[in-house]
Amino acid sequence: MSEDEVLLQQLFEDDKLTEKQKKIILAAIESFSEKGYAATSTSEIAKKAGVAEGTIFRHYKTKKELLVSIVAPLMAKLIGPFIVNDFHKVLDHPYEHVEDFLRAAIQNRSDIIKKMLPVIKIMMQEIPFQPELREQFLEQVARKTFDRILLVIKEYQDKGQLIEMPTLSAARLAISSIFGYLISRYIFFPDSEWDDELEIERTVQFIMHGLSQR
Amino acid sequence: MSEDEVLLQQLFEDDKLTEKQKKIILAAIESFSEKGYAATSTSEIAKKAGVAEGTIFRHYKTKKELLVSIVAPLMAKLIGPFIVNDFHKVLDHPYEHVEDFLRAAIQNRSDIIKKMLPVIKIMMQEIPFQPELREQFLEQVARKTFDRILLVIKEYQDKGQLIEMPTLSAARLAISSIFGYLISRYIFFPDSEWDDELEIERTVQFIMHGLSQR
Amino acid sequence: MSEDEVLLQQLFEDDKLTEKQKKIILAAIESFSEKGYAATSTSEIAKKAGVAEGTIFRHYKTKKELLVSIVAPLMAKLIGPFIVNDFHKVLDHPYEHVEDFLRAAIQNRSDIIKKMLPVIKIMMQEIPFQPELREQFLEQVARKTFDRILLVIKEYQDKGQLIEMPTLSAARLAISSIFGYLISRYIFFPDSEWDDELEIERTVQFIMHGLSQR
Amino acid sequence: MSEDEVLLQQLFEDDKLTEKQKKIILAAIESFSEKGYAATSTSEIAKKAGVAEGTIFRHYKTKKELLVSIVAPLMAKLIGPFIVNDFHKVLDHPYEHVEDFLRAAIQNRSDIIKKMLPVIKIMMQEIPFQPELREQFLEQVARKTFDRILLVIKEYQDKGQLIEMPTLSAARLAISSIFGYLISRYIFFPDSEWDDELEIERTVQFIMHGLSQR
DNA sequence: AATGAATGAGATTTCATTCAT
DNA sequence: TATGAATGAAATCTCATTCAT
Repeated sequence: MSEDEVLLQQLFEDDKLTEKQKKIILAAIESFSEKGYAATSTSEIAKKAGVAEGTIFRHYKTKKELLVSIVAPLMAKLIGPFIVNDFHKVLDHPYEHVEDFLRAAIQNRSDIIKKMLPVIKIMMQEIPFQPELREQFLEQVARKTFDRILLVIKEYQDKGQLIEMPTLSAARLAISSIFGYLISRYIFFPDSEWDDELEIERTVQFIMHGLSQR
Repeated sequence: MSEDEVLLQQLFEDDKLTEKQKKIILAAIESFSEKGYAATSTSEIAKKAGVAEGTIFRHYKTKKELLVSIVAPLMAKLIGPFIVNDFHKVLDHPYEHVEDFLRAAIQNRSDIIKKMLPVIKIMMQEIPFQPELREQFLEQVARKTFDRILLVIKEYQDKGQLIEMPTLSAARLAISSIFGYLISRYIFFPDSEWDDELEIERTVQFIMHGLSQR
Repeated sequence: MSEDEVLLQQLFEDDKLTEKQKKIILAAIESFSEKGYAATSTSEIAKKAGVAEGTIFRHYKTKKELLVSIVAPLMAKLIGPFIVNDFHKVLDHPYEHVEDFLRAAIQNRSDIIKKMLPVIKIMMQEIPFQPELREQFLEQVARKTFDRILLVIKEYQDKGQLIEMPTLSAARLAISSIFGYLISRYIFFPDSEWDDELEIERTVQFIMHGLSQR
Repeated sequence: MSEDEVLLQQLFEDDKLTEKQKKIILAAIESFSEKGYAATSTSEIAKKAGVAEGTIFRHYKTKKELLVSIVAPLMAKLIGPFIVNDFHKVLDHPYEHVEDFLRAAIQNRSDIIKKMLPVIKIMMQEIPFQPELREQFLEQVARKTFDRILLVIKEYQDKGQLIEMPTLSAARLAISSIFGYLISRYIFFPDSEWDDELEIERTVQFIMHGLSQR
């Protein structure tokens, strides 16, 4: 199974896609992430996918629907692991220490980001301009994730492992550090040599010291 | 002097702009930041500026030239304070402690971001797609800024105020925290109530503890 | 038997239509009469008929063939009663007086129009644009009907019941009045309260006085 | 001044039209009336007008707006003469007898129809399908005209010149006859030899006898 | 017979840019 | 300098029709 097919499988698990539909989606992802949604023409996508232009519109009523159909399932994937893995483990106490939780969280996100990079780029680019996406993102991803992050931080604050500070501020600082790593790693300098384990450890330690009881 | 005029003055200090040109630029900034460069039509800008379509092309040969003429001066402004104020002060030792430097750096950036927010949005959106802008950004902003940040970190590491760690990693962690604050403050939740001084202090302390000698 | 089935039976007496074909025809009649032939898409008809797009083209080679297959049988129906009932009766003298003939004629037409209203709308709309239909209409409907009307008028003129005037002019005036009633009744104001018998009588009397010997 | 220019002048009296706009309108009228609105493509209009396709959309935001801009002024023209000439004359009593009024009314409409024939065809074709036009027609043309016709009939009924009968029915019968003549004359058989004066007189007499006191 | 994915020609519409005034 | 009509290339989208299943 090719790398592209893995991506498709991950994003569109259950959906039955025709061969042409798959080609359209892959072509769209490539073009959207390279040139941006607005600057990509449907004729270009059709050509890249080796498909007639009309075929695109048989499957997606509008160009925007194509965009949404690509980005929306990503959002589900992004919260998935949080809900399924991380938090349950935290609340069921398999992570005695914050550090363990942090390491797992970063690692988890890291895997997805690596695979979905182009789609994530599209999502980040288009969220400010597509109200439909923004709303989905805020309601499904941001709120759910954030709520749980706050819970987890509270949990560790109660255990005395984290400094007393408004949970919102603590969350902001921790999340910034994590995303700072991921963005540097996969978006700004994907081509540098990275000792991932070490950098993750540094990030974890940074957060730990920054937020721990002094 | 209206807020818009302040923006123009800050961005186009010495340039002599006709009245129409000012209106065009303000209209373009508004539309570009709301809908994106590619999704904004010149006719829309003309209408918003109260100007004939042709007039835009009298001043800017192409639509892209208009974009560049807006974003390029921002870049100059962004490095300006670094070079002129912060670093000189550091190298001339007016900031004895890292914290003082950090506070000043955040404050400085904060002021500019507040004023230039729409233009910054445009810049961030378009850098990935406009090679011209990307190059300018990397060479003029990123490199220069980064070089100096590294210098400063080294300086404080040598003073023993900062933990031993590759300067690049330290820089990444510090910068992430600062940008995390700025982005949360001005982009994600501009409408929340913010106690700026307190949050800046928290961010500074977070970085300090995260990076200080243990 | 539903109203739709009555319509189909009347239009396609002997033809054997499959279930799908019936649905297609009813859907086409509805859409064509509501939005016009050119503005109706085959996909829309297919959806309304609950049928695959391809199925339409299995039964009708082209969209126009579908139109013709609907309108053509109507034309046969329209001349039918004229030939079969009215005129024979006139020529066989069961209608001693013009008035009786007129009453019967209007009543006859009235029934058909009521049932076939949507198809008649389609016919009237498309005759100007479809040479095929126009020719059929002129040769089969208009000429035959008109010839017989002229005969009948001549008959009553000879009896001295109608004023001397070119039969063509007399025909025009009588036909205008009849169609004026039918159009008002069924197309312009179908929703008003109509005392049909009274209005038909008024129309008959109007024609009688207008055309009778003075 | 060519015949076309007369048409334009009559329809668009005060509007300032560019040369290209005039060509577009004339081409549109020709095509719409020949093939119908829906079956006419804008590219066809552009070609016939000797204009770039974009030019059409510079002046009319949509194809439908072009249609409306052609048909709407016709409606004004159609009621114009009624209001300005006929009725005032009736109510100011220059027409002592119904016949004189009828003759004038037919004559008046006749002139306009002759000139505006293609536009009238378009109007009649599209009124059933364009709610915008239908509404305009009903509110501006039908209602105003009808109200005044009713007034006039009442006036002559009161004078004892017309039979007692619901004014609505009387109106229907009279109008049918008039339109029957106009439609026969200009739409069905424009190419036959017509002795207009005689046929108008016949129509008038027909209505008179049909509706007069017996 | 029936389906519905696929097509490609063409329809409507948009838009950056030009140019005569 | 400013205008805005005009352009034509290209963008999005529609649709009648075909064809493999």
